Amino acid sequence: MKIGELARRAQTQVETVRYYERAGLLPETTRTESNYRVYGDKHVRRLSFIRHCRGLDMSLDEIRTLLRFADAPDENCAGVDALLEAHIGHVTRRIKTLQSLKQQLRNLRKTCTSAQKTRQCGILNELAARARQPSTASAEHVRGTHGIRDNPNAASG
Amino acid sequence: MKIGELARRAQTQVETVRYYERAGLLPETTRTESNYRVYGDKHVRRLSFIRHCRGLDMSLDEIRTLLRFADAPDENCAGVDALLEAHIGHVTRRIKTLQSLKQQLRNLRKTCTSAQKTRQCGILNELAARARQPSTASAEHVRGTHGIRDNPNAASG
DNA sequence: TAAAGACCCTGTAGTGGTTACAGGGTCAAG
DNA sequence: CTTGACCCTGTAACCACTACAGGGTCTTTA
Repeated sequence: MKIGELARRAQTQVETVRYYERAGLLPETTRTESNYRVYGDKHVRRLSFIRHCRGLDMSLDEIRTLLRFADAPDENCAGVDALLEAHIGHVTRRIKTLQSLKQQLRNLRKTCTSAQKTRQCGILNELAARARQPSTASAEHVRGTHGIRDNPNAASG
Repeated sequence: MKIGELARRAQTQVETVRYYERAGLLPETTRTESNYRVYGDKHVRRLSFIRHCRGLDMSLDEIRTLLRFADAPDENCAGVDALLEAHIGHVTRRIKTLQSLKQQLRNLRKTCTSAQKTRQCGILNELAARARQPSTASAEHVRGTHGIRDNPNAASG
């Protein structure tokens, strides 16, 4: 099959497939005479595996490691377990941070009574006041909250 | 004061300050004869405000909006409240996704009994098997988990 | 007076994980 | 023989920075 079908079967964008090849997650394939990439079922499985792991918020680096284990079936799998444990740790810490953050935002919102001049807006005043104090949140390396665009393939199938 | 002092006072990197100027969050300042940026206390306040909002995981776009409200003290502040509500929504959704994700990872980890050949590794098998089914997680636009580097200024002060 | 070192400037490229687009080539159907 | 669907490479954009190259300025010390 060609790249388009692979992409469709694994709910991915064609450009993403090529990106994964460049990034060393998918192997460089054989090509047709006209230089088209040729894939088989094992590529569908591998790409689906990658997408599933991405859905679990693993980094490409983590996935690369998992794939190395999967590619060496006679290796010890303790590393797989360790990787997963570490990743669960990432997620747990992230959840904790976001929860405290949400509480801060809620408190902040309470200070806004209703439509009034921004001069008296409790939210802005609070934000400004807290900014003067030693850092409350921050420092904890945190990122995200804001989405990436939906995969245009994901829903429509 | 010059950019270095501003950065120190607001727990920021010098390059970040210049970046915020380019991004329109900090105004272009007056310069000394030798072309050095000159700042005052109001810049410290503004920059600290920005950093505090970033600590609450707001995007620069959201912060820009907040600053516009703060810069127009006679405007109605309902927009501030709406922005905050929306942002709390982002955070809430993100937490939910991460929690379901964590549960999936935990279940996955249970399937790994102990050190054995990866050929029999329950984790890898599970991941591969699930990848064949219609997407479980994914699709929900989610991002993050993996950290950004700590602010080198943040702790040491 | 000169040199060291701390600071400042601009401009550009890198990070991660894609997405998008320009500018071309290939192939099957009408 | 043209249309349109598909493929190719290469490069730039997104976000919020960070880092570095290659220079200029200012202060302190020998």
